[in-house]
Amino acid sequence: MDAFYASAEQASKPSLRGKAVVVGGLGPRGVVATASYEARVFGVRSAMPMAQARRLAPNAAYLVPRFGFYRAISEQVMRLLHALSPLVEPLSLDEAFVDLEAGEAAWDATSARLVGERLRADIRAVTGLTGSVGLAASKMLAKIASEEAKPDGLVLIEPGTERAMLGPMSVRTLPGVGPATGDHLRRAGITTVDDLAEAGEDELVRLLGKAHGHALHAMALAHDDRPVVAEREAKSVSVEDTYDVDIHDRLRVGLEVQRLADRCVRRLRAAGLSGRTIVLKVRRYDFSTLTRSETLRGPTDDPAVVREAAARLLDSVDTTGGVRLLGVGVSGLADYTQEDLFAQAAGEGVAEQVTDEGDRREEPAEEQQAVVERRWPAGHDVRHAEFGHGWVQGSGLGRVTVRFETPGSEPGRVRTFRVDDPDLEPADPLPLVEDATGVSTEGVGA
DNA sequence: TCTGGGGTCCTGTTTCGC
DNA sequence: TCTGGCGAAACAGGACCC
Repeated sequence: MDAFYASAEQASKPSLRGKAVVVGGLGPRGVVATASYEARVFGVRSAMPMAQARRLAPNAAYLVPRFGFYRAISEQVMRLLHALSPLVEPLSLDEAFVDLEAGEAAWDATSARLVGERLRADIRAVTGLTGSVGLAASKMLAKIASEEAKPDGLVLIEPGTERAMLGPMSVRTLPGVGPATGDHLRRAGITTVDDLAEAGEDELVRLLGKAHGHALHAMALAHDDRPVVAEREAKSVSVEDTYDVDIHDRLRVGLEVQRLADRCVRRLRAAGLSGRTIVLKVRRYDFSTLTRSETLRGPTDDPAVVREAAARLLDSVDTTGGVRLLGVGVSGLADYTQEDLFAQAAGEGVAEQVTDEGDRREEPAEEQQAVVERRWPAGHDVRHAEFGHGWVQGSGLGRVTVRFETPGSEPGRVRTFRVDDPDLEPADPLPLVEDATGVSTEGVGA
């Protein structure tokens, strides 16, 4: 999907179409998750600090991500993919590999192109959004092709043309080559894929280590026979929070770790999992990050056990100077929930039931603004008794500004209300397409 | 106003058990 | 009983991806 979160917001909010839209964390330490193509013109990019984005594009619309909304769209798209083949490997909400041969949906370049174009049309019909398709003989090449295809395009790499196409490209084009590896290679005089191929496997292994060197050499030669794997099992579950201001109070640090442990366990349980290894993550005031882990005798999903392990791990960490991020994770997952008898015996009468209530805490008075932002987050849908459906354009100073429009409407008017206006309430997103169920998918992949 | 959150994989070192 | 060696886990850190 092209600029997925931003495109979804534009489809949902007519007044934002054709405008610069930036989706990401709006706090003082937020970063950009997705920028619309209009915002990219100003130089706004994913992973950029929000403050920098605001300097580059002060007039863009800034919205917090609505993952539930994006997930619903993602599921529609994934359903279309499953109609093509049982072998679908999702990489994220907005990207997946599909093995068209395994689905007998395509067998040569011509049929593949046909399937790809039909898929793009179906995605547009069902979701109202544009998607791009990369077609090639391997996962690596399909990924590169899809990057080339964006936005709203299709690129097919003809068998036999791979090497010629890849050769002049930057090493950074290859999946797995990020800033660090890119620099490393550049210092060795390797900047293009051709340079990589020329360097030879031994040299790359010497430079980058066994696994990475070997993999990169294979990729440079366009060799990639990794299969498309459907439904890979999760290997870890984790939660983390970056705080708007560093936490110095050791007691508060401890409390936050407990909350994170509870949240992590809630997610673990929701997935029907338990795990053996508890991981604590601490990012200090200077951005130095460290992890501490402890492996239990057996898997657990007991909140008291995870809390206690996390607390023990925290004991071994020096937090003087303050922490900006805390995280708690569980790995070494068991796909079945095995009773942890030892822990149950130890925690008898101590373990409190963790509820799905969420972990609301009392808000100190000085965090009034934060409360408002949480109750009326920028971009979230609302309904007003008189004016109907709209979305929060901004809030503060006891006021919330709402634009009244729906995916199918003309750009709407703006009105401002008191944050406690009884006529105003949070609402669910409206579907982007009138009748999302009525679109025919039959024939796709036949 | 410098740098999110949720993951995966790999590597080097230490620890542990046989 | 002491010691050595070895391999597997465990642990910590880092790169990368969306």
